[in-house]
Amino acid sequence: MLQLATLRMNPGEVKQRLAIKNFKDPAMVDLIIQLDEERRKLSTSFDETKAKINAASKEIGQFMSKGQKEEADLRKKDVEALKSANHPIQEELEAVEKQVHELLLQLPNLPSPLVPPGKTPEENQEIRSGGSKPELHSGAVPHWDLAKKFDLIDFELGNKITGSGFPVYKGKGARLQRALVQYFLDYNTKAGYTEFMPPHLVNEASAYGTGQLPDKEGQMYFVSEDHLYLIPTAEVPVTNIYRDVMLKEHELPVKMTAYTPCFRREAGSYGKDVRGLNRLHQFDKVEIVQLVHPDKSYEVLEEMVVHIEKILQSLELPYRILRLCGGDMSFTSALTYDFEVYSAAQEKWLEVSSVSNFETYQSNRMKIRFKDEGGKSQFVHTLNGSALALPRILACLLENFQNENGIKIPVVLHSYFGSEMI
RNA sequence: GGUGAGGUGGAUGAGUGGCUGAAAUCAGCAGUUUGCUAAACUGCCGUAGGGGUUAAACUCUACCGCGGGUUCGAAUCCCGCCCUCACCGCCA
Repeated sequence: MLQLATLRMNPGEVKQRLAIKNFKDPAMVDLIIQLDEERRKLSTSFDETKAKINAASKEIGQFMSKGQKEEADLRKKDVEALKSANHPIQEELEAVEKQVHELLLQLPNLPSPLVPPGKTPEENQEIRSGGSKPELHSGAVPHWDLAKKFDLIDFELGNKITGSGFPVYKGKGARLQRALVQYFLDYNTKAGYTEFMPPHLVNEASAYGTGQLPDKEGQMYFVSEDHLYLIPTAEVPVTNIYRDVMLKEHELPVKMTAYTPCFRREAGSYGKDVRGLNRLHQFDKVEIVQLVHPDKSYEVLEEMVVHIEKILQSLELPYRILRLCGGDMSFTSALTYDFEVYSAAQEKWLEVSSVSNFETYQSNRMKIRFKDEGGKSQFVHTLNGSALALPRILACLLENFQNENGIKIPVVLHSYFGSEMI
């Protein structure tokens, strides 16, 4: 959620930046500012009357203790009058406050100045790329065929047990998943991230905190009996660890990593994009999250990009890094880099990570603050990224490293996987 | 799921209708003392929103799990919800 002060100080700039995100209703900014002004007027008026009521109540207490009942009764009449005068003001104040809050929730985060304009994924900027596309042998096939041939993943079985989008990993397929999770967690903890195993279901407050609600309500699985959401990413439980926490400046940065399954309804997607491992309802992901000093967040974002890039290099996969344009970014992000890996048999790029700086958008909602040197409380900046999402990595590993003899496993995974070939 | 107890500031914990935004202790911060460390002493030490100020000072309001209610007045009484702990039941 944007801070009101930001809107108040620079309404013009806010509108300009919202336009880059293709926000359709810039007048909302003026409306919020206007309502806030009204809110403050009402608040002042309400507080003044309330102060009078409080003073009178105190006097009544004094009169009563002295046994001056008539005096007390007179003051009671005053209080009654003040209260009935204040009542409509209170109602109006509450209504305006609620309205401001609700409107504020509807504003997306402001894009950083680095964000390129644009509406579609085609307008994302390629920052750099690495690795090289492999030359596949003549019998090369997509990963879903490889999964069947080597008995690694059973999509039909998942269909039977649960439904489409819930594959069953089996034998070496399951082992490779576990190897990747371990490798990623080790890689992240070596870089100073503390490992967590958070709950896989979260309450409403947590889902609001990171911004999944109200924006992506329909994307999450919901357990209505207990009013809990299945997490769409570890970002939700992990960032909420620090909800309502006042940090000390020296405790920053907070670096956390977690492996969790992720659950997404992916309502409304079908077709070839969802074939095999390309898009699932349940998948595994290792996430990294940082809470940092506002002055450091863009530096840290670059660090996280390099961190993820190096994992991809270590896996010997061809990748490219994209800076997302305004139209392709998420609601809550100020700047996002997507990582895509080349899936050689499908001949297409697959997104395997997304790293974002949310600035104070999430911390404002979650009240994650720190005390600066002057003793003032400030919101931290939150950042997170996938390091990494498993299914598409697995798809690329299978496709890119297939040869006449089987599937080669990257060196860094040998000790985790227990062998060099499938 | 049942029964009982309880949720107060960073922590412990007092507080059953007005003088309590909240005792006391500990931790923390600043200072005095001290050869150093330790100890002792003094002061400060919640959050948010208004007003005010160049900035402060100052001042008002709200907050003692959350939401309602009673009352001139609620941390304190009443109702609902949530959570924690203990015991029982069930169970990986």
